[in-house]
Amino acid sequence: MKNPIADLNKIFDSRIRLGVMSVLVVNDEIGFNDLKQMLELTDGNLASHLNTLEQADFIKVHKGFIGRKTSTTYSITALGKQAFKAHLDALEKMIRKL
Amino acid sequence: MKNPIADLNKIFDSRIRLGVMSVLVVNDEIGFNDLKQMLELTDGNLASHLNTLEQADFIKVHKGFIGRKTSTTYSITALGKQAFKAHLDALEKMIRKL
DNA sequence: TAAAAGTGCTTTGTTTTCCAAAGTTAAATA
DNA sequence: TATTTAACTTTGGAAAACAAAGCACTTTTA
Repeated sequence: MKNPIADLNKIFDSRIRLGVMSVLVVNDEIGFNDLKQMLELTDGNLASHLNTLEQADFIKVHKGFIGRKTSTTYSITALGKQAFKAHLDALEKMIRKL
Repeated sequence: MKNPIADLNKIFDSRIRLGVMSVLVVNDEIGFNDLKQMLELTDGNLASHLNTLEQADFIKVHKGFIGRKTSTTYSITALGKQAFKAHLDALEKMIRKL
């Protein structure tokens, strides 16, 4: 029998990063505070996970304004989409036996 | 929007424990060494993850013999099945939006 | 206009988790 | 009797996660 976990992406072992990606797959853009509230995280914790995803080129940051307020939003990259899909495929393969 | 990761089970954040469970769902019993080879782990590492799963009452240990050789096998418990299924349901719900 | 509050971080320090390597015990085989 | 195998336990170090505090900047409020 083949190693069932070999194809899982280590970046997505984290529930938080998994959550961020799952949100970004269906939302073109999402703001820092929306994510923070949705995932119930402290700023520091969220920022560090976002940083990990950005380092991997899985998400992109956009700094802009809403009216006159600063606003940072995040979106998924093509690479991110691909990696996330591959991870889900690996997960599914692992449990499709059910 | 609701927190998409709140229903994930922390025990299954670990790819290894996830792998063990996915194997045990389809195999009534599996031996320590089979698991070790399948998941490509050191004994200590595997033993500690198995211990975590046993503490949670998600798996059961059977110590016996094959012929005159000692043999330890593991099986999933009812609680384990239930918890694993709940985790998969949470995962699916999180990504069904796709 | 001074104080308060919000945004989005970075830094700091602690706790938790992970993991390999070595040590252990008991039985089996050479 | 020496070595090997099975299944751990212990040890120790590295990595990851996380909360809390600090910070720079802007905007709103009193």
